[in-house]
Amino acid sequence: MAHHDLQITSQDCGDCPIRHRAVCSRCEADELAKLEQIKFYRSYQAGQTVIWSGDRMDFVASVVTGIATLTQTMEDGRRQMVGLLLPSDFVGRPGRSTAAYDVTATTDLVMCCFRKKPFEELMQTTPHVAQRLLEMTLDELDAAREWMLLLGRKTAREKIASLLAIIARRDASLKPKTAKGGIVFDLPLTREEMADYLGLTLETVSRQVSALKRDGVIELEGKRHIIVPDFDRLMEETGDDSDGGYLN
Amino acid sequence: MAHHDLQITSQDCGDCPIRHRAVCSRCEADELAKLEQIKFYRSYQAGQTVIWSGDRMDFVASVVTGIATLTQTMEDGRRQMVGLLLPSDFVGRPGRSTAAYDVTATTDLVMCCFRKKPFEELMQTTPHVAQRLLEMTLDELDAAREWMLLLGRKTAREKIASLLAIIARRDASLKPKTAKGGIVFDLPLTREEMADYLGLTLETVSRQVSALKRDGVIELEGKRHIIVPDFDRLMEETGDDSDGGYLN
DNA sequence: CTTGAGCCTTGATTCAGATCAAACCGCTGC
DNA sequence: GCAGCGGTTTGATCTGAATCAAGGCTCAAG
Repeated sequence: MAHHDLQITSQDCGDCPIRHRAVCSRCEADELAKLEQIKFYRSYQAGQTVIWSGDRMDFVASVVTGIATLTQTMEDGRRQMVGLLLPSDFVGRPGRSTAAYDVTATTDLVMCCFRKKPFEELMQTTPHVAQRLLEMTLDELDAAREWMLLLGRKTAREKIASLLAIIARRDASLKPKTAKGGIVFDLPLTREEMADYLGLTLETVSRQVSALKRDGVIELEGKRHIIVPDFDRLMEETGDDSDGGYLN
Repeated sequence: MAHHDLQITSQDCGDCPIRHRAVCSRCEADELAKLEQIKFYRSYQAGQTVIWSGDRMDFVASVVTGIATLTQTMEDGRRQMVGLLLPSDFVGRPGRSTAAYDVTATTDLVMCCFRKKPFEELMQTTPHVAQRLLEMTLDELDAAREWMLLLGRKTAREKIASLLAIIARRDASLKPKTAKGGIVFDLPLTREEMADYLGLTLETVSRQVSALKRDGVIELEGKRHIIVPDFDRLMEETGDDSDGGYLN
C-alpha cells in the first residue's frame, strides 16, 4: 500500500550494470533513448514487499541490484517460492494489470521500472525489446521446469545440493572471476526462504545443510557464507546428470 | 530414431481446428500464406515417443489434435512430467537445436511442424508470430508456477483434486458446451502418468482417486471416465483460493 | 474358452520429512 | 552488562506417502 520507495538520481543507461543482460540488452541507441524516457528507479529495503499478489500493477521492471523473490501463498499459510529474481531479471507481465505473485525484496533492491502502457507501446514498435523478452521468458520456463523436477522427485539432500549449485553458478556468472580451486559465496536466503524455495520445512533445510557440512561437501563460515571445496562433488549430490547438457 | 510418422494430406490453414488459438492465431492472410509454405504434418500413435531429450530437433510444432507430454528423467529412473500439451500448444524452442525434454504422445497425435530455420526467419519478419509466441510462453510460465505450488506444498489429495480440476477446465474450454449440472470428461492419462505429473507414486494416485470417489467428490465410470457432480466441491479439495483470481 | 499383458486396486509395512519442543547464537538497544 | 529478538540448530516423536506385495479387471490374441 504505502510506498517506502526512495527516488534515485536518474542514471545513464550506458553505465547500467545490467545493460547487456536485461530486457534492453538488444536495443540500439535510438531504442535505448526511448526506454530512457519512460524509465524510473525504485529502491526497497531488505524484507520489504514490492507488490502483493492481486494488487494493481501499472509498471514492469528489471532488477538492477539486489535479490527479490516471487512467492505464492495458500489460505492456510503454506508458501512456495516460484521465482528468484537476480540482477537483470524481469518482473511483471505485459498485458496483465494485476500482480499474480507476491514480490519481496530479500536484500536491498533497486529496480528499473517502466510504466506499463508506454512499455507495451514500445514493444510494438521496437522489436528488439520483445525479442529479448521472449528469450528471457523461455529461459525462465526452462528454469521453472528444472525446478519442477526438483520439487516433485528429489530428496531433501538433493534439493539442498541443487539449490547451492544453482546459487553458486548464478553467482559465478555475475562476479567477474573468483579464485579457483574452491567456490565461495554468500547465501542470499534465510533457512526459511530456502525451505520455501525447495518445498521443505526450515528444520529439514537446517538438518541437511548440517549433513552436507558433516560429510565435507561444503564448509560453513557463520550461517551464510559457503565454501565448496569440490564443485563436482556437490554436483554428484544434486542427482542431476553429470553432463549438465547446457548445449545451446 | 526411426520415424514411424505418417504423412498427412496437406490441409488448408483456414479449416484448421487450432487456427484461432495456436502460434498462428494473430496472423494476417499474407503471413498465414508464408507459414503454410513451410508447414508439414506429422502423426504419432498413442505411446510413441516424439523426441528424446538431447536429440537434435530441427523443427518446432503445434499440437493439432491429441495430447503429448513433456517429461524429465533422472539417471535412476525417477520421472517428472513438466508439460502437458493439448491442441494448440507449442513444442520446441526457437534458437535451440536439441530437445530439452522427452516428448511423448499419450494419445494419437497430429502435429503441425515448421522447419526451425525458416520459422526463425519468419519470426523476424512477421511480428504477429513472435507476439503470440511470447503470450503463449508467458501463459505456460504461469501454469508452471501454479504447478510448482502443487508439487512443493500440496497434499496427495489436493494434488489429485487439482489435476482433475485442471483437466476439467481445459476440456471445457475445448469442447463447445456440455450439459450443465455435472461436468463429465475422460482422463487422458494413466495412473502412472498422473503420478509423474503430480510427483507421487501410482499407488498413491490410485488410493486418492478411490478416496475422492468414496467421499462423493467424483464418480467413476470405468477407470477413465470421470463425473464431477459439484465442481465447487472439487475446487474446495484443491486447496486453492476459492476466487480463482483469473483476472487478466 | 483360456491365456497373458497392461493397467489398476488394495493391504501391510517402512521411512523420509513434518511437527512439536527446547535451546543456542549473534546482534542491537538500553 | 544484559534483555530481547530474529534466525538457527538439534532432539523426540509422529505421519503421509513410499515401498513391497498380492490380486483383480479388461481386452485382445490364440
